[in-house]
Amino acid sequence: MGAGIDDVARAAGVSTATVSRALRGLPNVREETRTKVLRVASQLNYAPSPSAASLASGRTRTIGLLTPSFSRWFHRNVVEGAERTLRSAGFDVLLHAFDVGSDMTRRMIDTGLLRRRVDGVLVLGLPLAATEIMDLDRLDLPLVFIGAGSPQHVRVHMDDRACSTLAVEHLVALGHRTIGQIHASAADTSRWSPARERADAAAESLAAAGIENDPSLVEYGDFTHEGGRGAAARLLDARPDITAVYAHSDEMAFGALEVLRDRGLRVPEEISVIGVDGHELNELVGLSSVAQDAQAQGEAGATLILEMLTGAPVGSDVLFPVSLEPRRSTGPVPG
Amino acid sequence: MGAGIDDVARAAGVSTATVSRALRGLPNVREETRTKVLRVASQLNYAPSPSAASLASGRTRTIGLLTPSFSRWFHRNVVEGAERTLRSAGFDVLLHAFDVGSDMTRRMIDTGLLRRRVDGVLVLGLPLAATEIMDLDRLDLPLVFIGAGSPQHVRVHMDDRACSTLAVEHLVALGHRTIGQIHASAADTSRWSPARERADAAAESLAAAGIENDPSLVEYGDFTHEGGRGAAARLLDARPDITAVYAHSDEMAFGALEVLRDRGLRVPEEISVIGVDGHELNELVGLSSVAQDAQAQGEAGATLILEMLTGAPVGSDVLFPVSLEPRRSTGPVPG
DNA sequence: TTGTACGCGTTATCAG
DNA sequence: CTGATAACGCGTACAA
Repeated sequence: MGAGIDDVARAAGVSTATVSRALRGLPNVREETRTKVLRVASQLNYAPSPSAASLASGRTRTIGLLTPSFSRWFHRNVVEGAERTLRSAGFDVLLHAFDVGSDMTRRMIDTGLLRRRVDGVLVLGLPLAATEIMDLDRLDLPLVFIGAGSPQHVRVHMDDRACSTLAVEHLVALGHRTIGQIHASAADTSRWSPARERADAAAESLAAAGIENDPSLVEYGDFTHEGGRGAAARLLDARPDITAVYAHSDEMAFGALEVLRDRGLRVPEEISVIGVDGHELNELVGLSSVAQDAQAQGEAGATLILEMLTGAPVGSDVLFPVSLEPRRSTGPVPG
Repeated sequence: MGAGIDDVARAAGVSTATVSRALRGLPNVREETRTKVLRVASQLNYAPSPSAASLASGRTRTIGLLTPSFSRWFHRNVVEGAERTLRSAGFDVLLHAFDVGSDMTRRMIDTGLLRRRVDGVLVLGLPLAATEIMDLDRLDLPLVFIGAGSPQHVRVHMDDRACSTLAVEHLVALGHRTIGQIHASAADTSRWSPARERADAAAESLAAAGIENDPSLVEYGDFTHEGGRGAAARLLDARPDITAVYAHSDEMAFGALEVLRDRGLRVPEEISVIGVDGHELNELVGLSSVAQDAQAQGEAGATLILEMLTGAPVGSDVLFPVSLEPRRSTGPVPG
């Protein structure tokens, strides 16, 4: 158990340098030699030590994946897409999850944990503090944001503005003028968060329809089912006159649907609900939504990182389209 | 950028050995010395190279996490629980996902990818081939199975037998005698899979109620929503006389509910449905289920691995309880 | 309690 | 195209 590179070298009658070259597919190795080395290596069941290789080369063939959760629809789908892409490129994925509370508090990202451990970092939908972004930049590693991040970084994200525009215009077209909104986070004060862009675009669409943007119509969940429940309850308490709810994620919309049912409000006869994501269960639940492809965003982010690793120049902003999926949960304004 | 251990040693006026000891909290370091080293290290923003440490010590402080998916309810919840536990113990988590097709085909696990890269392996609900298990054993690393695995290994799993018993007895008590079942996988022939135990226990419960276990009443999904749809459709085509469906996961049950609605069958008036897991959306959808705590299983599995790493003896079989959660989707047999 | 010095298993440089 | 050998940065016996 545990043949080393010199065991292979000895058995193949070549030097360790040649074994290394042959196994990594480098040029300047006679095809005949390479074949022999390959054969011997597999006979000996040789597997290079990643630690030794990293120490010597400075590369780890590992990408760090920072995510606030696995449970939320967006994150788990992005992780799935990114992992698949990275693994098929021969890269390992190091997981760093952060327990983000509903108030968005969490411990800071410790970039020390990433130093010399990964070749690049993929950040998923984390509202980062400015200091954290600086720390990440200081790692001087390829860095890609998915679903978050400032315009100064390479990022992959859905068209947050179009998302809100589609949702609001859909509701407005159905006659709604008193529309409650469930945003992602109150504590997220970063300038470029998706939450912010969605909120701004929604406000603009409402304004374009001549509807005043009343702050009492906005409540905050944390992208979760549970958060959506709470937000919907507060919203209905404060503004029982709303005829529609626009939630920034389907999971929050599910929570809202539960609250509405508990309160005996019929959907969509008395109140309409629309979410965001394109969750698998929307069809069953009948939830209208603005859909995005999260797995594809994970794949795109991973591909970007891999390209940056080769030194290739990459575009800095990959925008994914969204599409309106009307279902049973949205209908004409009552009365 | 990138202070080394000897930079710290020099600045602190001690040897590298002392720095190493002080930083890792080993005994036999004067408290005064340790404090000084700690201060200097943080001033220099020193972070040890994991590769070098692994190479020298043989340990990686990394646990490999093998999972067939992130999207499925069980897997994503276990991952969330395990990651949290491992990270707070200072361990990294290396992700290995496997694209399992609906026919359960996938590429073999390449244990070469794990060699010298992890200190232990956590396997989540993967129906493994015998050769794969042998390969994993041969790694000679702490190995824990969650939601799968033979009795010869350390494993954490829900009480699969009780699960089926609860579900079937619930339906039988409601008068159902023609019960369709949606199992996880036809291709899973391993002797000890949860799928197998659930199937066996269901058959026994049916037999105890004097109901014949008709093979035409069993169809196969792959634990997914989509798989559940297909299975339910085939089931209804083959046996339009069923009055209830027992699906081995809530997500498959969701698929079944969709098919029933599409065919105009009312739940539970004409047909009852029960799932397994305790999915967050059961309340909204009204799905009866046998619930388990998947995050706790992830935490338990991680804790076991950590204990094994210290050499402590651990129990070999951690069983998690299940509980029946009846909701609107199950009711008395029609007629 | 602390310091010295060797070894971990590769990669990469340079000479052949 | 191939071989010898010096890093890579730390952990750890062993000595002091």
